[in-house]
Amino acid sequence: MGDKDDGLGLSLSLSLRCAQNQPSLKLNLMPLASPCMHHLQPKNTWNELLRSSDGDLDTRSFLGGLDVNRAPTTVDCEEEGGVSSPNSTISSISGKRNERHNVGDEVEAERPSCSQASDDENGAAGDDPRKKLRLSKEQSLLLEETFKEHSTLNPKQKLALAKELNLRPRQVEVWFQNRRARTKLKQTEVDCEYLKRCCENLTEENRRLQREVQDLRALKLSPQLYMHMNPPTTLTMCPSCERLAISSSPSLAVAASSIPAPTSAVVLNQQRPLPVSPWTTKPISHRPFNPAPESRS
DNA sequence: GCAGATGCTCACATTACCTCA
DNA sequence: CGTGAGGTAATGTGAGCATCT
Repeated sequence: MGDKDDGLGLSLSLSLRCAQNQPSLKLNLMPLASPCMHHLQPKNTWNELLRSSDGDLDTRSFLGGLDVNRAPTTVDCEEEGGVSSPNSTISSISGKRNERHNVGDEVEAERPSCSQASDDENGAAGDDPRKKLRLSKEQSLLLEETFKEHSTLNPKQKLALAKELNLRPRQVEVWFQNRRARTKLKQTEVDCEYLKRCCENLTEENRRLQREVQDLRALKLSPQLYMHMNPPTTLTMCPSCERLAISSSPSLAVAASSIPAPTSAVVLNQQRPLPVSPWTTKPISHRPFNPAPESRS
């Protein structure tokens, strides 16, 4: 299920793996869904988190103070438990695809008599199965608040929220799906912008370094100047953390560090440097990758 | 334990409607 | 008033996972 959302996503992040074993460039941008990181969590995490010990779903933690277990306040044309779903499960009509295909009657059955659209506009909506309903401010607000808490709903939560909002569960489900999509789209745009800046900075840094190389080559041709020049960029490694530090030339640190972070928190994990050791004349041989933790002596 | 069927939910792409400049 | 753009509700499809048989 590589392309599936884990549904948990309290942060959106984008990882750019530079190499195996190396920290990734990671953007944690918003406390929202994280559709890009499917691999991090199993998809049912919310459901599992919200499921109480007896296997029931704890919906009270959800909806921000809204007790979704209480009886619905509004008369719901979708019978309790029956919803409008033909398969008499908690799930909405989204349930069986086959049955969704018979939509003709199903939609008819589901449609508006009970949803918010059932009021005045519904007259028109009744005929056109695709008549669009506009959610009220209150409905949108509650949906947004709920979404902030978690970007996916378990069936019980969905049902409860639908009742609270006087909507069909399918509408709530659709709203959340669309909301996740919007979030992801926005996040992609932010990430894209950030990476663009990254790229520009690195390009600039690359140019600068190439100029530096050229200068050094030129200087090499006139050795008398050697003695008076500033030391070139050198790399030293901290023995304890094995990270490279730049001395003499601050330039190398520029590319990554000069990139302004996107609107929300960005963790830019710098690529772990090559194991160059200034304390030894011999280059460190690259150890084969060993997942087992190594004991340092 | 394994395989197939079924049900559910998801992401994603797309359509269709609504609103507004 | 007509129109195009943007927003978004709704639909269709394919896929992963859980459960059941």
